[in-house]
Amino acid sequence: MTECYIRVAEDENEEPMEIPSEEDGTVLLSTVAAQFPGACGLRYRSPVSQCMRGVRLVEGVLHAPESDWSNLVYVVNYPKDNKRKMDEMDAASAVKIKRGVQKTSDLIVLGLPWKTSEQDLKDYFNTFGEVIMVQVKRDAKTGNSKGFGFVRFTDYETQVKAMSQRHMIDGRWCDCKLPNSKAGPDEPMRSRKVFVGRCTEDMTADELRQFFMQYGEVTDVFIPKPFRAFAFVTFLLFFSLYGYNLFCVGHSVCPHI
DNA sequence: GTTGAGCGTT
Repeated sequence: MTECYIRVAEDENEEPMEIPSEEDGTVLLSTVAAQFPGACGLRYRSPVSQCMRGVRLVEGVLHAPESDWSNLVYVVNYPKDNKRKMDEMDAASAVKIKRGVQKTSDLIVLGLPWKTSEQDLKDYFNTFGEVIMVQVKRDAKTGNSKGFGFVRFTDYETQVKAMSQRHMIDGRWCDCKLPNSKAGPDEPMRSRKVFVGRCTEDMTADELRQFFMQYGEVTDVFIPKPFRAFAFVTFLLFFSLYGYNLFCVGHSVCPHI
């Protein structure tokens, strides 16, 4: 099997998004989660039985149901806990990962050509999704571009998409990143690193990674040596929390600023 | 009139 794209959607009736497989034909859960934050698996409707079937998931790797993914539309699974009412505020339900309520934030666009205008930026990013705002930062006196700007999208999924790739704008490669200077005005407590308390000595970095990847792409797991009963898990994107949380295996989690 | 890692006049 070779590299291909599989069609993935939030719901059977929603427009699918194409997601790349690996060279061996498998699909990484982290690739799915990059477009559908909080995803923990995939399912599909069997053309034979007409029942929903789960896609085999082994250690973060999704395996094609048959010899290949064929042309089916795969539907994203989310942890069952996400569907619980938030007023329970227990365990995993306290973690804000539900898709669609994620607020967008301004993204800094680095590496713009000097000639690129706000209209150029808007025209370019509108091909990803609805754009709320674009700015090109300029020298106050001369009006010359400083070579960077900002963009804000309506939908968080568009923002994630924009951040996940490089951009060819007017002949130069540009990057969209979360600005480190100013956070959004009404953002909740956010961090890319969470403190994981009450760890047991037998917990491995890989186990932590496997667990937390349902909330987003994990970029680092730190376990102090010698054993100190805590760990840090760092995400690629900001990880929004309502506050101090417990997750389902009973270990405490809180943001690390 | 130049430049090419960075971080936002209102």
